[in-house]
Amino acid sequence: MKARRANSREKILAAAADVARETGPGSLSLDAVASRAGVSKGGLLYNFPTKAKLMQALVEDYLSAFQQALEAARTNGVSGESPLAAYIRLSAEHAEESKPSASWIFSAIAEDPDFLTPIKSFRRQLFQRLKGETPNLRALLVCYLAIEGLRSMNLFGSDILSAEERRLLISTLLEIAE
Amino acid sequence: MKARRANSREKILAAAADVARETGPGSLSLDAVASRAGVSKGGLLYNFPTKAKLMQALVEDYLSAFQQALEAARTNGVSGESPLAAYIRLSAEHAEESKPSASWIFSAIAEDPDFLTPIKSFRRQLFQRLKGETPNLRALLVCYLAIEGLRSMNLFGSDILSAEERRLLISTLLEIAE
DNA sequence: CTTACTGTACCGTCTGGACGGTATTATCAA
DNA sequence: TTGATAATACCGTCCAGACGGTACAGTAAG
Repeated sequence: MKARRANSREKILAAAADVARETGPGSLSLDAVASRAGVSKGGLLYNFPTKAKLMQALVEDYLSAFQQALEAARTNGVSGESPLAAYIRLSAEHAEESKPSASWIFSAIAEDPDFLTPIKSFRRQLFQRLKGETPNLRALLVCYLAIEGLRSMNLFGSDILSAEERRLLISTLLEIAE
Repeated sequence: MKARRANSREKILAAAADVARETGPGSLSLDAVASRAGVSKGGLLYNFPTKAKLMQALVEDYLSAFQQALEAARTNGVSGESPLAAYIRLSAEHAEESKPSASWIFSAIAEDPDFLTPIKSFRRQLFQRLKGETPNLRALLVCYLAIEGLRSMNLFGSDILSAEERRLLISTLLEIAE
């Protein structure tokens, strides 16, 4: 009963992300998502009654997944590792993935710019938290912004850094973070 | 003969940027741009025969303006200042502006993701150039990425850094860049 | 009888852009 | 000088197609 529902839901969400990545943020139509997910349009609208709800689910899933991964990285990380270092390491892993996992964001803000607000507030909280946990403000600023830059380049599909350069960057950031 | 009326072109370009920033990337319609620019739709399509041409002009203007500003910053900058430092300083100034000067980018990639390619190749060239001019690769990587992060936050309208924190970040980056 | 869909048919709105005007200015012949 | 012609820079309307969303009848599983 629940398995089938959850399955469709996730298939649709994944399909939406795929369509956005492959055919561009402006081509994320309900028809395209439905056919990609192997679901009828009626079925899509049964799971997500409006396009906005679909986008919202994308945002919420993304945020909660990141949150969970961060919590895991903090506890399972190398002992003695600072929270900032854990954040760097986690974000670096995410940026390493070839698929820009979050390019649907462009579709979301094209649909309605307000979809950025939960993301922004999530980020703000995260930064404030790191600020409280990191003694060296300058190190935090440099590392946090550099990671943000990495995230941005991944999002835009930029590949101006070689894998080696990325590794050097991360190790440097980890040194700065102590 | 040409210049007098041709200020329509600039008015339209400015209007497009304004509309994109204020009403969101998904609401950048030709009608909206035309009325904002104080021009009829016919007049708009006279200056830019398709929406894609309008976007292209936005991209090209942006890139050439940045290029020019960079050249100027390099020659007019403090003597003995490294090219990387000049880049940092210039980008910091741009990021300081309250208006995210480039939020039309979202509209452009919604229209057609290929609009990113000229931007990406511009960035790649810039990075390669800085790489040739900067002895310390680690410093370049950290500074370049941090600046990219700043640009990204400005683009998304994120304001999690206070003005003071931004200043501290920039001065730290300039120190790293030597 | 409910849940979770499928499938089709349909509707209203929005949008890009084609098109046929129009007013102003430039070119040039008589 | 003048008058015709043509190019420029724009206006305003109209239309075809795409898209979000609705409605509804059917169905297979539990």
